[in-house]
Amino acid sequence: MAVMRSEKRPNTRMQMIDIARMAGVSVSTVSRALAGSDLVNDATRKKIVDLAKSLRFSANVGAQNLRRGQSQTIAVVLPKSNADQQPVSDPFFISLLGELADALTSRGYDMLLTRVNEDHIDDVEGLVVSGRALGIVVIGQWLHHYVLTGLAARGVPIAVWGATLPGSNYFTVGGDNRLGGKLATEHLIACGRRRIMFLGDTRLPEVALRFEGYRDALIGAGYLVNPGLTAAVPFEGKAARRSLEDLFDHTADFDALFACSDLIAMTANGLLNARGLRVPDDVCVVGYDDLSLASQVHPTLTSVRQPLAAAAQALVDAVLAAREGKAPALVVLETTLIQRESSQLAASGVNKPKVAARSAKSAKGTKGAKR
Amino acid sequence: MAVMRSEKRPNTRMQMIDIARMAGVSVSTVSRALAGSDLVNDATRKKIVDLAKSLRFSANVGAQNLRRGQSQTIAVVLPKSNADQQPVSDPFFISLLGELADALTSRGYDMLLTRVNEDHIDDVEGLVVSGRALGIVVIGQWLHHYVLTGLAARGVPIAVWGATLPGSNYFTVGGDNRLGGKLATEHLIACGRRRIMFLGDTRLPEVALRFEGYRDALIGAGYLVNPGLTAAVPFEGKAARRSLEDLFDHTADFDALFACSDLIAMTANGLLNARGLRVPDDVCVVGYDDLSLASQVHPTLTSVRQPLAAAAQALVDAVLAAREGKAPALVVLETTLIQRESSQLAASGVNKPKVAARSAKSAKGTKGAKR
DNA sequence: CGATTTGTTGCAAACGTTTGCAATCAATTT
DNA sequence: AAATTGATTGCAAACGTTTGCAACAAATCG
Repeated sequence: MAVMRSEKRPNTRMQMIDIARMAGVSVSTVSRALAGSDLVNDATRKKIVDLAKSLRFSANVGAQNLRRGQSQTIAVVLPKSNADQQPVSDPFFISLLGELADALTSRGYDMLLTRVNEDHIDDVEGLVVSGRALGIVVIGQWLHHYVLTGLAARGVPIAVWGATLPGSNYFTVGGDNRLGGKLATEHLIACGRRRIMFLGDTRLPEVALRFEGYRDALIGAGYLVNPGLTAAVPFEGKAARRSLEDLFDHTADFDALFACSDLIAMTANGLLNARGLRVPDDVCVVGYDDLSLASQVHPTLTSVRQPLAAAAQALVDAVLAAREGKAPALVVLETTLIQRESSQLAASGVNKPKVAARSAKSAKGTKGAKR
Repeated sequence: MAVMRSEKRPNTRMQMIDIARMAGVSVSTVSRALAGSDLVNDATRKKIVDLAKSLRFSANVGAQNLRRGQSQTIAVVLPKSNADQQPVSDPFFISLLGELADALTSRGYDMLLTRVNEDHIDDVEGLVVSGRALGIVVIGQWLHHYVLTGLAARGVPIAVWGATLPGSNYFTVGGDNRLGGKLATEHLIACGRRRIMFLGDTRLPEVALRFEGYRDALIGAGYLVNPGLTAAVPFEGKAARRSLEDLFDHTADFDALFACSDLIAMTANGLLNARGLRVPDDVCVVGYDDLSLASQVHPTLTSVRQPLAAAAQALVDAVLAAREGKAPALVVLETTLIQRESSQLAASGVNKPKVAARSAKSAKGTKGAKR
């Protein structure tokens, strides 16, 4: 009679050896059966798989990773500015997070979410070195370009959402910020506006590019770029509001606003309203990101859309490519202007399309998209 | 001369044995040194730690977990309704997510984010069984009470954000929904409103409780509860907007709205505005959740605040307690009304505090909060 | 009918840590 | 001086998988 050693210890967790005993086979066979290997007899496999399912067995991932020498996890890093210890402020990033979760899950990867102080971004290298994650997606490039460059140089597979700067040594996915700025501004010009204010902090690479587009459009239309019509409004809520209040107290000489986020646009909207200025009659407003909220506020907000689902897919593609040692690429996503009530065309005869769109460079990132 | 076998294979990853060789000690000593054990000589430890740091070494977590028989990861599950395949819609949940990431990180846990279809919630058990996570935080109880009950019964450590229903067999953290509904409604009554409309889908446990509070307040003030003044507006953006449009087309007989989310409130706001109804003069509006956006729109939105940071801390506490096999508890968080422009007091002599607050039952969850 | 092939299984060695135990050596005690 | 103590260190056995290799039986071939 074989010794029943199932009660060895209060070993609560079930493992392959238990399944193996119950099925009367060896662990090897169980392992192979659960992996779907065709090295094992169909009947045996079915028996084992059924058994495992009915017992809700799931193999220990740590051991698997250890043996296989790789994990199926991708870390998503959300830098936290230590100036304002705010929780994630921008709904845009949050939505991107959701899309990333979906994209990763549907491809069989686990998603490890990490918040990291912006002056400790280096720490994320540990996530890869320790085998916890096979690569890293960084949301929000902000001011950390040099840190990211360092990480990439040391061979950490990273993919970054942000401005697609040529010459960067890491994978980048982003909208066409310059085009976005241009589309928005051209639209405002087409609305008959001439004193178009730019709201955004141009120290951020993405915003800087949008500003270039803004300038391009103005110059293209034969207008001057008035430095007095630029305000470095921060992205974050409270600070943004203060900044805008201050701005509107001192300046009133504008007939349109181009805000670098919908959040800023909506706040501006509210403040203008409170000051008796009507949108879009007195001031046209265009935002950026096309949050789902943009179509629900009043007046509904004209905005530059960045395709989130495609962005998530592209980021996953990119980090996987990075891990395979491929040369870093820039993925520029389709960037379109969505016109709504907050900006009104002056005349009807203007030959602008209702939705101005132009896809840019590469788009292989959307290949595997499920929806 | 010892054989240098460092070039055994293109074994890219550094491990303890490499550090050990360089320091001239055994792996055991390296392991102990990096763990900060005082079994190792101070000088030796310092040498090893410095070496590891300069080489950016980080021990393989899979192996650690395997050996230790436990992981330092907590899974956060975001159920995805398969009706509307929408990405995470509600900014409230998203913000909670951010807070959770912070709370977990600061306590040394990794956060595994998983989106799961609402009819496959059972799958999350695999996360624990496979040793990937030591426990699960579920965001959004919705209609899944029975599934969660099953999980808990099978010994899966879970903590849920949602309605705190007595008799549940799993840990729950939530606001005091009944009180929230009551505070909001009492405030609207104090504003001199009598035809107060309730917007929310009472099939959801949380909303049902808020409705009870709404009813309590009305009855307490000697008013009747008019079934015609209740509308099952869904939480999700698009559907919410359609539902509200439909509602306002058929009903106009109200002078106040109590919406079960700020999102609904803000959308309603916009629609009312478009129909020429002024907020708060014609219609007072109160929302729920106190999104950061609530203080930035125009008019700023009166809302019932649920303390997010405390919620996150409490959820982490709860899932850890669950893992230790403690008896499930309900944590009810402080729930307060934040008055803003969208609702105006009728008279000034009313003896209502500017911020009506009342903390409820337990609050041990906030003990470890850092901010 | 012996030899070879094919299909199915088990054995045992990794994977990179942690940790109980034993070993070593210097310092202290008797 | 022998014996005891205490502080450091190394050895080797886990932890739960996967997988190359060998073993075996049944089926096919010459």
